[in-house]
Amino acid sequence: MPELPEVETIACSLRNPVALPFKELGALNERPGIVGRTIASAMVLWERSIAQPVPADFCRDIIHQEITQVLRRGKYLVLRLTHDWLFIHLRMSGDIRVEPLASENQVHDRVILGFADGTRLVFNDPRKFGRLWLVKDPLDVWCTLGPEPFDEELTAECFYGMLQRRSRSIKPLLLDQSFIAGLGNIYTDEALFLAGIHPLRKSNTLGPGQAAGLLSAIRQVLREGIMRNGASIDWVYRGGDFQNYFNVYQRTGSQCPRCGGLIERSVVGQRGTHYCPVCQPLDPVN
DNA sequence: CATCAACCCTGAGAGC
DNA sequence: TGCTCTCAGGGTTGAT
Repeated sequence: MPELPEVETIACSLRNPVALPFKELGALNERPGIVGRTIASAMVLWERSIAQPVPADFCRDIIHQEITQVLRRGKYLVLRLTHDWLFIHLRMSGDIRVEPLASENQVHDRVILGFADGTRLVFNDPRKFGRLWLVKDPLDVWCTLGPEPFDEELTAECFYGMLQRRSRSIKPLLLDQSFIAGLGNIYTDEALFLAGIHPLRKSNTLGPGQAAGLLSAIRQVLREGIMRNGASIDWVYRGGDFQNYFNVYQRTGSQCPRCGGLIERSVVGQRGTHYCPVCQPLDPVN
């Protein structure tokens, strides 16, 4: 399920190759850059994949626009067009293909944008949770999002203040995209493990040092995820191998790499949650 | 404001 | 083998 590192990986692959930051391209070569291509046709195979505007208007308005920039904001893939902005949220199972225009449709293809140069971009989404928005103003979509984890203005002091102002369990808070953008279940569990913080810990009981440690842990797991081109844990997302480096996520019953105890699983905020009860105590003894 | 349940979906995996 | 059942997962919405 694409979180920040997975979306960043896809965004990199959709930019022109010069923007690729990593030497090991692998599957990324199958998704050449799309910056500079002009949309010549649009086909919606599953109407509910289009969040805004209605599909007919979406198809009419997006045609003839050039893709001028590929960005990422939180878990959104952002395509800047000549006049509008195209936001793509992959949710659970979405993926993007770039291929020759004459390619055969595949099962679960939902939206197809044909380019004037004879290629096409395909939005494929088995579970149909993903959405596309075509908007005039990017703020329409991302104004509700919290800060980017790598934003330099997000200092440890700032993050501590954000945690102090809330009194929620830390895990659901980190998953809340209006609090901080880009974290999903995998990277939240991994970050809390690195920081040694229990998922149910109330945010406003964390000290300044713990806040700084948590922010640093968040950045570390995200950076490692990006370096490994994301995690391929669902059968849909391909290319990354961060799933081989999880400390706790989906490792219930395995040994904690730090203390050797057993990783436990519980449900927190309707989400499967993996943690080490020894390294992540709810009530620190200190 | 915080918490919780339901909803949207499919396919993988378990159980029979 | 093949059927049915359960479940995961992000984000939104509505109820408490």
